[in-house]
Amino acid sequence: MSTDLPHTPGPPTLEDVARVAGVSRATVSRVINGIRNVAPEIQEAVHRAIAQTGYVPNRAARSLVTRRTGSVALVVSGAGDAKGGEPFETRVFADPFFGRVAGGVVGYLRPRGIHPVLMLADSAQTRDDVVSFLRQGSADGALVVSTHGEDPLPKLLVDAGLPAVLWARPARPIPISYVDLAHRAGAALAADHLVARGCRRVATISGPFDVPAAQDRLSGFQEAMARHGHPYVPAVEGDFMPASGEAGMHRLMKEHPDIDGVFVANDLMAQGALLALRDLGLRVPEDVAVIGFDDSPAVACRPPLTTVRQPMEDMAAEMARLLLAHIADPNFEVTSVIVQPTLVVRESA
Amino acid sequence: MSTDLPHTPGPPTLEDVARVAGVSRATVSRVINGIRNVAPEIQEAVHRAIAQTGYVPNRAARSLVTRRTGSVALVVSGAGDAKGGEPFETRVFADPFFGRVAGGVVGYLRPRGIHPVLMLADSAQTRDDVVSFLRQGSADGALVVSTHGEDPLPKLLVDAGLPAVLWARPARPIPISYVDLAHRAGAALAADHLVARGCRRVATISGPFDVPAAQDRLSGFQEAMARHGHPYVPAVEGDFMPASGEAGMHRLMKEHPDIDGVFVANDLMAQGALLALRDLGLRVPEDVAVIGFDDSPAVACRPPLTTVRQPMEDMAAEMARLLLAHIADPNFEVTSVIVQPTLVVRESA
DNA sequence: CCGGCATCGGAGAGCGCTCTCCACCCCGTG
DNA sequence: CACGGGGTGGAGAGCGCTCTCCGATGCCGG
Repeated sequence: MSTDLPHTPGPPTLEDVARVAGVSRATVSRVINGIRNVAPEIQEAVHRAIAQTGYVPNRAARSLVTRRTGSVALVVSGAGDAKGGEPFETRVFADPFFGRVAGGVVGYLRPRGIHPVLMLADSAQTRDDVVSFLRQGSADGALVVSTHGEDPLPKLLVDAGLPAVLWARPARPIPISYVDLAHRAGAALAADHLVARGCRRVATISGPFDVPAAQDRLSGFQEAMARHGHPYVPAVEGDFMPASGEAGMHRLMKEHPDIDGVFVANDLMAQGALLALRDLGLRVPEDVAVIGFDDSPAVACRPPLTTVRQPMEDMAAEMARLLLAHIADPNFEVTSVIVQPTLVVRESA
Repeated sequence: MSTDLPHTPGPPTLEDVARVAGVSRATVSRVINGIRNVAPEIQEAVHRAIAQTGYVPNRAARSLVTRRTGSVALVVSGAGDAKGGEPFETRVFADPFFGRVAGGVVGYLRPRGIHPVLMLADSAQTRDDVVSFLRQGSADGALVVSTHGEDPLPKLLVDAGLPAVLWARPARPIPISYVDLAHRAGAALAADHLVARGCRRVATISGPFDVPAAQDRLSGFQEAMARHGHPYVPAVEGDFMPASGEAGMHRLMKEHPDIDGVFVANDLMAQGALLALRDLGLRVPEDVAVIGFDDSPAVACRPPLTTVRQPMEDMAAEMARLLLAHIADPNFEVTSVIVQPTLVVRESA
């Protein structure tokens, strides 16, 4: 029960541990970082000293010399001035999409001891903040989820030479790694299924036209239907929120009362569409079959939704994997990973 | 168009800026931090030099001396080994509750230039990680959201003398600041409303009994009903997820077919309950009135849900405010803030 | 028995910043 | 005209860590 605690005030430092262990700072550093060989008995002594002093390495000091922080920025980038009302942060986090991406990222990063820093970029100012944040070495790289295609942030990051990986292909090609879904293939899956179950008059509720993924789902669906001999597919535009799905469905049924199948560009809108159909006294799938997109676990529908599954968690983990690769090796080649969707058949179609 | 860029390699440092501006490091530092008076023309020169060199202060170096990082940990703490299936990160982020808290935290912190680091603590190991993370100065404090009452993390934080603020009162009293809702008052609001609209046979679907908030909502409801002359209120336990609300409602109606009003401990379960009622061919609110809890914007119900509003965003912002106060002043007194809920009347009751 | 080569611990120089002194200058005052 | 004091800039000492040298030691072959 000796009292050889550090004589210095404040938290114990390497120096303190070294003194207690009777070795030099360098040696303690070596055993902590497992670099080079250190005699077993000395390692032992050092570990005892660490336990005794309750030492924890200071991250600022370490990253000052290693130029690594062990954290990455997880940034959600979009336009704050969009359709008014809710502030950006509220809209972002209310979207189950973000939650799934965050979950996937955390799932991959956590076992590796690295933590994501949450950032929102919805204006020129905040985009610059993100770039500064990385430049000042607060994070080693960025995972960027853009809510619309023309986001300027990716280019800023590339120009600054900062490691970054995107969710989804950027609207205009820039040399940056990204992970995306084969949206057209997913939409085709839906078209095939609708046709196979005998639908003769199908329509679609698409996402916002300025979102590339929405475009791809729409055109992919139209093309697939064309291949099945349906060159014209009624379409209305939604905004990925339930209310727009409900409104869109109402409009579709009003303009084309004979519709017997609908492909909705995401599950949230599909949920709204189901509500609308119910209001209209139409049975699903008997009268109208409905297929959603994403396979959001949070979306509970009646009847259970048939949907195109987007493995967001896996995709997010893949983003994290790519980012770490870029950080570890600055010359790591720009890579794009395209993930294949699958159709999950439940009851709505 | 001079080329007096820094002669040194790598990103520009204070030294470089000082050289370009023709002043000392100390002066540049003073200008940047706005500390003490600096002659206007020198300030001007420094700003020009900063712009010219593209200087960004190095955060590691700064926090090495200031012992401040400008970031806080946002930790979600719970039990990973709970009802199997989904990993913890998936469950956490799928819950709209988390999103709203995160939104509120970010909304408050962002204008202040500080960013939250996302952490999950679902085991002894990961709890220690959180403590280490703070001890090694990676963040200045922690905002802790526990998913169950007996979470050991708050005590670990207190024992380590780390600044932290909790979401919700801890199960056993410990000297730590927290922000909570007046759950009992909220439940009473629901009881009063149900009674006022003429319900004579009311029941409740509660949250998990090991969550203090769920207990409070349940007992608060029971007590309020007792005051209205209904000493016995049928209750079933749910887990805050839609499926359990659906199952609970079915059980309730089976055991007490005459029920005409239900208080459901959160909106997600209320959504499930509505589904169940619809399956049973019961009209809401004519046959059975339903009141939820939380007022989650993400929950779209048919009919629109009457619910007890919990201003989560404001509460989260308040947590952040308290944490910053604790960080700024280590002697800041432990404080608990209790927020009053309100009843939002829509159509379901 | 000695030289050469691994092996392994220590010394010390920074990493980029803040902040305490200290020196200096320019007032006003006696 | 000397002196004190407020205001301003510079010098320099760290903050706690990593990592490159270097030197000491032990072991091998010649």
